[in-house]
Amino acid sequence: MSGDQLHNDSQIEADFRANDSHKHKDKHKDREHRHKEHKKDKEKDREKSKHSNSEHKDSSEKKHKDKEKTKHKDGSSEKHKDKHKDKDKEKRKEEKIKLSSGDIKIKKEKENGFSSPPRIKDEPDDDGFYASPKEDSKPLKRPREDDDADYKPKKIKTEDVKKAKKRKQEEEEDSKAKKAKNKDKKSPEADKRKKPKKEEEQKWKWWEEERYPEGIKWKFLEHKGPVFAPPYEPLPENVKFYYDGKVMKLSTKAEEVATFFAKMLDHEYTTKEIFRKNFFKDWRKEMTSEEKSTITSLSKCDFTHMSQYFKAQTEARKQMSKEEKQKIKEENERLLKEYGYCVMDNHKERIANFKIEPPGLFRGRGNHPKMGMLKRRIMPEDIIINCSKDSKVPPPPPGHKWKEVRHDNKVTWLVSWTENIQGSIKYIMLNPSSRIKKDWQKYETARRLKKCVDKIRNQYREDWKSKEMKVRQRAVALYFIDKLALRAGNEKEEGETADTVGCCSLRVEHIKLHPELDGQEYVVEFDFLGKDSIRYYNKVPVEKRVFKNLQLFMENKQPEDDLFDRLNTSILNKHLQDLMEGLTAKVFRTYNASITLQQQLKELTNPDDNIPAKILSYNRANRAVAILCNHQRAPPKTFEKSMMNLQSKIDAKKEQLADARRELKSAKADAKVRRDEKSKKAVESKKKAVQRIEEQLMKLEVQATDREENKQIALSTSKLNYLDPRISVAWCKKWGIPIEKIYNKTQREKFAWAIDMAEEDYEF
DNA sequence: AGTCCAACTTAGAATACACATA
DNA sequence: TATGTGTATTCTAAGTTGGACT
Repeated sequence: MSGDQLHNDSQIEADFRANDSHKHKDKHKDREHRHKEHKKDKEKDREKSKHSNSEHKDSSEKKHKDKEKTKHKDGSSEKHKDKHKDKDKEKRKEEKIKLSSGDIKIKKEKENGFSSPPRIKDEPDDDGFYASPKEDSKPLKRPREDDDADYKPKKIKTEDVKKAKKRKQEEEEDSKAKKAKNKDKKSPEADKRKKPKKEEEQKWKWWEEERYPEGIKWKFLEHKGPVFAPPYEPLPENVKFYYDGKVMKLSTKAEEVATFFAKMLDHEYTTKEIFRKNFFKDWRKEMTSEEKSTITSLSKCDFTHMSQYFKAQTEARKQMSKEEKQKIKEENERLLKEYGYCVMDNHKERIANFKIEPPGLFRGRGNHPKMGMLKRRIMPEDIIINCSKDSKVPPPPPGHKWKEVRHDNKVTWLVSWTENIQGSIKYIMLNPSSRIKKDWQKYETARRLKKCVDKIRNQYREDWKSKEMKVRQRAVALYFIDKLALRAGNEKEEGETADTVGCCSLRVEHIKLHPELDGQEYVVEFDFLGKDSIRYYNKVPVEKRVFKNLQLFMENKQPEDDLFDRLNTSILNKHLQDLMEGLTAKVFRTYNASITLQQQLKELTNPDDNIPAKILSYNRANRAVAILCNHQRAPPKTFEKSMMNLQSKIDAKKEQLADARRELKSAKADAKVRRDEKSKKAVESKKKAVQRIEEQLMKLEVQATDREENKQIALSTSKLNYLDPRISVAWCKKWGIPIEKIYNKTQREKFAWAIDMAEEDYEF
């Protein structure tokens, strides 16, 4: 039944061809516009359509969007609302602090040991990949010297095997596969395991440790606080800004904001009406009153001189001498060393983003109503520090104060602040390789879904026939999420963000129904903008019952009405929770991505292929997933050129091959005549040369194919977020592919747990 | 049930960097 | 030795989810 889970190959190709200019934002703009206009009348329309549409009246209107009306009518009401929000926030925060600090106290009394100053272990900064002892015995081709440096002493080996055993137990436990037979000896000694001494000399294997109780994220946390953006440096006197053709000296504040625009002058953004409007509005707020009265039109502003200055600056930076570059590098390293790490529960861990986002102009994706707005500078007074009570609290910069210091070990972030564009909270958190980011659990949940997915599929098929509209909609939506790996699709506040949708928020205008199309029956044509305003375009044959349901859902609705008017993500996820513990809409994406990779790897890997060809197969399997998840990218600007380069290389190689073949031929002829050892040898060596060149040519051609197929598909997102790394590790082990052909250094760090624990026979 | 929002994951673009090549 | 190109890293926007509150 899962045959239709994945588009078949030819279909994938077809979809993409149809999709060649992949971001048809313009086409959508028009539609979006209509959508907005119409929203106002939407209530009315829905009112009308509702009754005819549903078998089953319910008086409570689902989406009361009254809030919209009261909200952004003008600046004043918005302000008012904001104030309110702030107050509420403050109140809640206070309560929270009290609560959590109390919690900590209790905890501490219980777990005394953890509050003592931690023993810090330095993690080696080098290449994170090392061979685990288990791997040593495998045929896996071991790489070059740099990896050898990491080999562990023999002694640890035995120790590790034990650990691995324990870990396996835990893993089973984790996946809720509670098979009593295997469980008889859940080694008691393992539970109270102390920090092993050998930790000094190797990477910390957090995945072999016990997990914390629900909700507790850490017991000790110490860090140096954030690094702020460098202060603004006014432009040199000779760099001019012109207004209406005349030189104008700007105040520092106004000048700073002007430089943000000047730096983006070459970017398409600055040509967009909304961007310009938003920018100008915010810029004016930074101006002195004289400036304000002079500068009344953005089109009379001339930033070109400023822009040239910045270009010259970047050019100069490139031209810097080695020593100067080295100096900068060292300075960066110093910063990283000091602020780039924190101590969390006895371990030094890398922080992902320790630098505060500098001020600038907001660059929303797609058709974002707020693009061009000024992202203000973040000051220490905006910053909330989170660390443990018994740690050294980072001092604020001289003359400044933190907004707040809290000690909440129920969250993972170290620093937070509220951003001024959407009013959302930004965080400083740890690197993906850290313990706290265990995506391992995510894959275990997906594997649990594997066990019950058939049941769930049968269930939603049944639900297509339900008497209740809500249930039917839920079932059809779930079918899409499962079959097409769509995102859940939360409602979004209108006018605050780009108009994008996911499954639950699909509107009637986003699908077209074709009772018959290109010889297929019941085809649904999807065309909408998803996350990051990436277009999703797909024609999918569906089951008759789904088709009929869709027709029903669309009856008497306007294009801008919700397709699933009785459904939202919260309803859907609640239902999923009942079907399986921990199941949410996004688990389907993870599950389908990983299972697809595994399937495709099985199908595409040819045992007789050499390594480059096998890697091409891997990339193709990866690509199938990226297509399923609709991970697209803009074709690289240099794509055509680089393709041509590659092609000329191939041509050259072909010529070389022809030459080599000719030489071989004549050598053979020669040998036939002479029949001596020397000429025989010559033939042999020519043969080898031909072979070598053939191989090189093959490699180049494979590379060309790979690149061409990758033109507008981004593999990295699925690789990083959706594919159970153990599948890839197992595949590498099975076929003797060095892991670094598949994962770069960062990825190996992130997936260290999988590299360590997956065997060649791992099954997702 | 609906709203709001904190916290966390997922995402593509921009930029930095390393390495190959002329 | 500079330059160009491909890859890795950084950046930060934009999703999902769940819990508190109403």
